Amino acid sequence: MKIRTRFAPSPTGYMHIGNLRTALYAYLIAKHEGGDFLLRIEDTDKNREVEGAIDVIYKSLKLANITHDEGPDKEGAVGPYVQSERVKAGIYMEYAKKLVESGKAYYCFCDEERLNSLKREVNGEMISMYDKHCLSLSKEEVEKNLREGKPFVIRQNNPTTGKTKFTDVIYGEIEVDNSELDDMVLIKSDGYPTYNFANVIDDHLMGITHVVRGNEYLSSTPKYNRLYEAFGWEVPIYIHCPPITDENHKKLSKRSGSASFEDLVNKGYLTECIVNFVALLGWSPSENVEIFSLDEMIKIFDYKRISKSPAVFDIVKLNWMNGEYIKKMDFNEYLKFAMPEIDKIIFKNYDKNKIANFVKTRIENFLDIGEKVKFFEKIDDYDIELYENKKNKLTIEESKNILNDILPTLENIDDYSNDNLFEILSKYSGDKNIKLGKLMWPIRIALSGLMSTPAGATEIMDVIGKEETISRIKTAIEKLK
RNA sequence: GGCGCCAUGGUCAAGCGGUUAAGACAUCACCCUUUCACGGUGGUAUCACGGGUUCGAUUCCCGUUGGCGUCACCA
Repeated sequence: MKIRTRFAPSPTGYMHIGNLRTALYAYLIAKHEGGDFLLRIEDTDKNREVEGAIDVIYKSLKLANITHDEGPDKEGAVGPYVQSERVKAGIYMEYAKKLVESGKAYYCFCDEERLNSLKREVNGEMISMYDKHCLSLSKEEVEKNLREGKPFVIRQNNPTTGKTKFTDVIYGEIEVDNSELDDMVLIKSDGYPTYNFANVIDDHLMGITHVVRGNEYLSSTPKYNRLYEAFGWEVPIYIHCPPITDENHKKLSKRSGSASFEDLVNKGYLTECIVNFVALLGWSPSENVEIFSLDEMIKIFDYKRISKSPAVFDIVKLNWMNGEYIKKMDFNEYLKFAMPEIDKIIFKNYDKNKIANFVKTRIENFLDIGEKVKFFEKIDDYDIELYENKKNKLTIEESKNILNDILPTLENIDDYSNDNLFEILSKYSGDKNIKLGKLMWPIRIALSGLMSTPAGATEIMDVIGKEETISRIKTAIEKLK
């Protein structure tokens, strides 16, 4: 049988990193077996509707390179793919009524006040379980209420004794007591289905074979199972994914700053890298590799290797991985990302490609470039202590002398290419019997005002040219007086 | 609180009854080197605890502890 998976987000306006991973896994599971991956929009909560939210979903999936075979914008055989449209088609109500007929569901007319009276507080949390009050209503009473236009919901009628069990690929067999099963609302008073109901109906109608979702649904899955059984439908293969948490082992939230895909993109992370990284949060391949493309992932993804325990979202490792992606990048591709950052900082007529090349192996994020290269444009004030360097056994006084001695030589050079400068300075260091490192140190400090730079002294001179070099050396000599 | 799930270094993790308990990030040291970075080499650091089962448990079972989830006309 052909595998069909789905990603079913509700349009909330942003793509949570956990959702991205769920989408990715669902996509990988389908594609690994040459199956279909569909997109379904779960917009059954009118109060939470966010304008433009669906576009965010399209945009995010596109950025992540996760492409669906069917969806609102790619009609297939089992549409529509937006739940609000399916509500209009009367799909959910039709099935809910079937359940009422078979006694697996019932009308409920309880008002808010009555429902509130059922709530109780435990550890600061309000919890409640419906007491089946309306189940005892006679058929006549129900019809009378309906005729009078009394607001109603339709609830699932769950047994109170016995047990319900289901199997999850990741978590194994799970069995719960039926007394734990709340008579959850299937159809809300506004006529919309709840997630709990729409999900089951649509997954079945759309031929979904593998249900991939977060493990927060683990506890409600028995109720879904009873729905499948009530309809006589085949239960799908469940794949519940472990949570992704922040460093405090709490659910990744907006406060953590990196909870959404677009946040991460805006913070300078490569989309391909984010996808790669997120795949590894709760899954590992059988081969000991960590960096792979989407296509490679499709080949090696085995959902049975998804883990059970939560994974901490470690931004430090993401940083590392982003650096790896940058290093591996084709130079021209790299320039597309790097140049805008350099353009923000460097206005002088320097060879920016060279500057970009210097930092390629020294950054983990494009947003770090500016800070690293700004000295090319202008030297910040610095402490002359920098001229003292223990490793090279160099004192401030010696630095001053070196600078003074080297200045005439520098003034006599016309070819300011790195190779030429390096050759001349190497020879100079030999002639004067000064170690190369010791000679280069003060020059580099004079040219940059920094303890560490993304380039060596001669490389810097190459970029800023003779005039600027001489000027900076002279300024440094003044500073050292 | 009921129910459910989870438990290997600081983090991601491999492991699936017998291993010197992989690998990666981070960290430390050294090497390379015109500084830094890159690259290379090596080091520190993990099976939560207590009972079983077994010739033998990180691995299987039970309990304890801890963490997380869930208990909505949200998904």
